[in-house]
Amino acid sequence: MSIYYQIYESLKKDLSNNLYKPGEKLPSEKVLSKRFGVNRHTIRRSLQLLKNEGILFSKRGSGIIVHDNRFKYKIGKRVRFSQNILNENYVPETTILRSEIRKASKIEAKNLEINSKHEILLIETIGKINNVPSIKTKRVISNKRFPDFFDIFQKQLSITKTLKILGVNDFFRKNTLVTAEQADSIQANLLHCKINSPLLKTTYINQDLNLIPIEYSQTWFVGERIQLALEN
Amino acid sequence: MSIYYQIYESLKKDLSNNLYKPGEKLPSEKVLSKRFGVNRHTIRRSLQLLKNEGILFSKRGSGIIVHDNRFKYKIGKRVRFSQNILNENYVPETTILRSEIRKASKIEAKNLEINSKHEILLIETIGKINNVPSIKTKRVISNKRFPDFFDIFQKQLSITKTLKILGVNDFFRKNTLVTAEQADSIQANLLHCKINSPLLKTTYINQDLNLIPIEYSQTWFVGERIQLALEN
DNA sequence: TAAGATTTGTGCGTATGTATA
DNA sequence: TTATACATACGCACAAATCTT
Repeated sequence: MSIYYQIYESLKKDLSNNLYKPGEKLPSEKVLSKRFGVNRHTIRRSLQLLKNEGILFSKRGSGIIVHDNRFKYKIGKRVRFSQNILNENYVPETTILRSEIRKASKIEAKNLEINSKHEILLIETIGKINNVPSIKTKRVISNKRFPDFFDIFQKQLSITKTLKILGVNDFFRKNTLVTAEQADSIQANLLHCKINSPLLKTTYINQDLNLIPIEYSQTWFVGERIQLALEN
Repeated sequence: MSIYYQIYESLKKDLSNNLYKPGEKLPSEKVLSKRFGVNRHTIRRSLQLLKNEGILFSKRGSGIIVHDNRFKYKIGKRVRFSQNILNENYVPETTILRSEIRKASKIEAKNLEINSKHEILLIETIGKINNVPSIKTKRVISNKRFPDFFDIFQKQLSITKTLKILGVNDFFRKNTLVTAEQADSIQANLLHCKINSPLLKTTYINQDLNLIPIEYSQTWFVGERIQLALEN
């Protein structure tokens, strides 16, 4: 077997043994090349394989850093999907799974503080991080208050932008509940994880500046890829 | 932008313009490096990116070949999902999306040659090739004839194996209809393709040696990744 | 069949650019 | 400002597999 591949396997083993921990730097290419007794280019080829696998990433002038694969999803007063992901230099994408207009259930009406005779708009979406589906959201919104919500959302694919167009310039969390669930078969396929693998589920209400509820929603995160960072 | 990246983009453009066709060889690294006026290593880096994307692959001593990414799925008298994929040295996997027992529709009853009062078992599955979901199947089976079908299928995850256990040692296609559809949002997410991207849809009946229908089913294939190879 | 040419794979060395510490 | 660290690019040499004569 080639030298660079042996070194790759050796480094990978060290990484899986947590010899180098997520967020930490590896020794420099110069040090590694001396340690393994090879040219720097040879080490670079080994490292490239680990970068391709997303285990490492490099910063020019700084060093090579062990990737913490779990995405740190910030949950605070203002939770913004796309912004959260762009802030960490990843690429966000939202796709619509389905939508529905129907009468509110008791719980939905209570949480949205609307009459239970009123209709709600339900939207289910998949959120992707770097093209990997990892977040599923089910939103319930008053259809009476925002009759054009879906039409706009379909084009914008962003809650923040849609609400802005509808005149809601800011909104924030009233509360957030975090629970754990197991993925069922449909969720496993949609979220690209295995059946029964753990999901983080958040249930929350977003309200406007007048404290009026806008949406009552639930979001599922793939536990293996995402960690929730709670803020004040 | 770096030279190797510009060359990568140039080659990628040529490939998408079908200047080099699937199965064909590219000019050798030596020729390419002279053509672009760079060192051979520089060309190799450009090519490596295209190899990583699965667009090219190389054979030592032979050359660099344009990959035909589309999987050749054989449709003939006997169609066997797992075997089809194993035969081409890929890894098959089946996951269950959902199942349902209900009364047969008129069309289902007619195609299964059963009384329309009878119940049918509906199973929706996702078929993966090398872990990439690319095939969705919706099967309708007589629940009266095979009351234990789902219990067995759930463990076996194979129609062939399930039927064998149920005493049906062989089965074959009565007919197959091929049509084209566009992926809707749910299909796009399940099959990891874009909305409106083309799907190949087959509608067919599998029957046993006594010509009695076993299943009336529909299968969707992602057109970008799969081509159907019709056999006699 | 065998020898030689071609083509990709691996490895080292050197030099310079660019970003960070 | 200086030193360090990663990024890019060229050149040389040889190995390994394949193709051609």
